[in-house]
Amino acid sequence: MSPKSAIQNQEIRAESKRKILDAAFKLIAKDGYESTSIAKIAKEAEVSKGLLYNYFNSKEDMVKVMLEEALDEGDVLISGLLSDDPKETIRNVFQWFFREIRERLDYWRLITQLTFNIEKFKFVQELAANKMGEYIRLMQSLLNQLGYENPLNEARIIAALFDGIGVEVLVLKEQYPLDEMEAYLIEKYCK
Amino acid sequence: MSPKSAIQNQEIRAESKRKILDAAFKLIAKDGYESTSIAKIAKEAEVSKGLLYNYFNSKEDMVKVMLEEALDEGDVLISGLLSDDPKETIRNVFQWFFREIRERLDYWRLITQLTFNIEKFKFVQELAANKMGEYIRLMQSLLNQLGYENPLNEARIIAALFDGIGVEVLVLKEQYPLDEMEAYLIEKYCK
Amino acid sequence: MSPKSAIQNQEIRAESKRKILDAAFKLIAKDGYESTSIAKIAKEAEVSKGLLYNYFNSKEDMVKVMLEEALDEGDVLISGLLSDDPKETIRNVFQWFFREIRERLDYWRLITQLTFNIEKFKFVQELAANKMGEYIRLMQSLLNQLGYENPLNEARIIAALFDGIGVEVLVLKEQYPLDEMEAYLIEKYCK
Amino acid sequence: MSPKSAIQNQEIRAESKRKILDAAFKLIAKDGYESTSIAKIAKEAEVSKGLLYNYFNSKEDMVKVMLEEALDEGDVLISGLLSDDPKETIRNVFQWFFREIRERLDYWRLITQLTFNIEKFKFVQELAANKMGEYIRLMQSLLNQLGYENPLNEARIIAALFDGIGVEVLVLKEQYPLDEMEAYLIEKYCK
DNA sequence: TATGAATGAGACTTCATTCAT
DNA sequence: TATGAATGAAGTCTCATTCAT
Repeated sequence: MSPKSAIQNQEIRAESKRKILDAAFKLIAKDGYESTSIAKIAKEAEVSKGLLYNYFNSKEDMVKVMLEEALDEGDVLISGLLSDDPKETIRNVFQWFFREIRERLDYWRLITQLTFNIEKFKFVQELAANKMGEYIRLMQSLLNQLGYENPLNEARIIAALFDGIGVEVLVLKEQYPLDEMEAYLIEKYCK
Repeated sequence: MSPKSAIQNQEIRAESKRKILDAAFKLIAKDGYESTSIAKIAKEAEVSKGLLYNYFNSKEDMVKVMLEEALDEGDVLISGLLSDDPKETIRNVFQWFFREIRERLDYWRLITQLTFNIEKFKFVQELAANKMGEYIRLMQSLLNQLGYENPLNEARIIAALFDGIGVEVLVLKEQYPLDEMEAYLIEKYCK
Repeated sequence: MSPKSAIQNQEIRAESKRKILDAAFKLIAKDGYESTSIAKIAKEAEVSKGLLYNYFNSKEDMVKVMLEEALDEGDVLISGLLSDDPKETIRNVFQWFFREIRERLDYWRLITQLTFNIEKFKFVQELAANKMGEYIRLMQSLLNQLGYENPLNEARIIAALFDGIGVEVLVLKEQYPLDEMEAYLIEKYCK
Repeated sequence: MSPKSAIQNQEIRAESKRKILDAAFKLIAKDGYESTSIAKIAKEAEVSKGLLYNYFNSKEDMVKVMLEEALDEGDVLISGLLSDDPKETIRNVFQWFFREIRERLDYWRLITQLTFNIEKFKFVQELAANKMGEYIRLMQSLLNQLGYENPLNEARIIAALFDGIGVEVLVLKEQYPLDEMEAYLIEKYCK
């Protein structure tokens, strides 16, 4: 009779887009960009291959959108971690980090993979580098307040620790003693 | 022409194989596994595509051999780093690590890429995990001798630091303050 | 809302059909049959893709209808060019031809393209051949009245001239000396 | 045992290339560029689709090579048509043209199609326009020697005649009275 | 041992067509 | 009557692999 309403269409589109982006995220986080074909994504999303091109101009475009969404979502506001007590703030940062690793390892893996491998997605590197700089400056200031002798290098160590623990969890998975390390690091830096 | 002797043939085989594996390493470390075609490897190695299949059953097989070799070669004997003085040994380990990062970043990148992305090469993860365990046990023993309260966790921290610095150097490249961090860590752990 | 009357519906249908056919003509004359997608035509016509299939069974069918219309419209009645004076009639024919070339080059290009390239639209060739035969017979009769020795072949020459000038204008566009040729030919045949 | 000799390979390559280009010529001349898929060309040439890309970078590239070859081959040297007697030269030109039309109508159709339709191959238009200019200048000079009042426009008429007869032969095929027109035109211009 | 022409599966992408609303 | 989300066949192109020599 009458065509679908604009709202109906909007909802349909939003849902399809979501299914596609979720499928892309899942598969690319697991297998990497090159190993994940459009066909696999469509199958995982339970739509036709053609439909992907209704929503994205290309595979690359689709992944960029997916990445941007993931980055936005993963972007915790530093302000939310701040406290009057520097030790408290450091504890918050550690706790935030370990929560991330536990709950969003897929996201972590995705970023790591795309950052390392694909020339096309090098913009992620830049964003990641900026974010890291921000955290390093925060930690430096906190460690300074706590009287560390070389707060900059100590902050760099903590940043490297985060990256390194991330990598090791990806390799060792459940075998990595996340709880123990969390407790140990908080004790070490916030005692 | 006279038939080549068995020894000559063996030498020829060894050299061709070497050229192929070197080319594969170079290109895959730079561009990644999926982006490196057999044709490119053959060209870089200055042999024909067909010859690759004379030495390896498949691209996957070739890369596995290349990886195994690379892992063997990268396998520094722990014994070579040992000293009577635990502080000296720790310094040796740190120096070895930073030398690795400086001189063989390609190797590092290669391992990281293949390990994270390609289901086919996940066996590297296991090898890497074993190796890491070995180093952690060594560090644990050394830190124990130096009177650290929790030498296991402290050793884990150093292992994560190594991984993390590796990742950050891959992202930041020359911008990463390698020299400064090396000096700082040696001072911190071996003073 | 009240149901539309039959007449209203008819008007609506006619208008939609017109918009679609006009858009198809415009785009296909400019870009060719294969390069003009249904989506583009729908967009140009400001209707939905689905609506096209309400009026036509297929892209091919739509183009056939469009072509038939275009041919009908381009079908100048010979009777309108006739005069008592054969020279006057020839002048009318020449002037009609050059007017066509100037004002409806798009139409010309469309026919040429579809006729030459697309197996599906070869039926136009037959129509064109019939039309050409008609004109040749007319010219033959006129040239006969003017005392030409071989009026049939001379008429054939004029027909070929028309086709040839059409081709050259398509290739050379504004560079072709249309005005000069028109004057020259009229002078030559109607002096 | 030993690999194929360089000469063998060269011959094999030349033959495959030839088969591909011939198939492309044949099909594109018949059906047009867009309607002729790589798959059809490969089938006609009796090779695999992949092989085409061993010899050409893209479909467009392949067609350009094919066109350039065809244009080279079709490029009759004007010098070969010249004679001391202008009438004799004109006769040679006419005879050359009708021989072309009789023997290489496919070539003619191909050029016409690509010239009209495909933005990608517009370079053919330019070449064709240049060639035509050359012939027009030649005819102009000859007609001038024969005392024609307006030799330039008369030469333009002959050029258009050639194009027009070409088009009509494409449409009417065997029905077109080629022999009669050839005799008539030679009689008309060279009597 | 060594070559490279040839293959064919599968990648990304386009687009005519269908159908629920 | 009208919409546009969805489909799937077909298009161009890439590349690991085979095989005659």
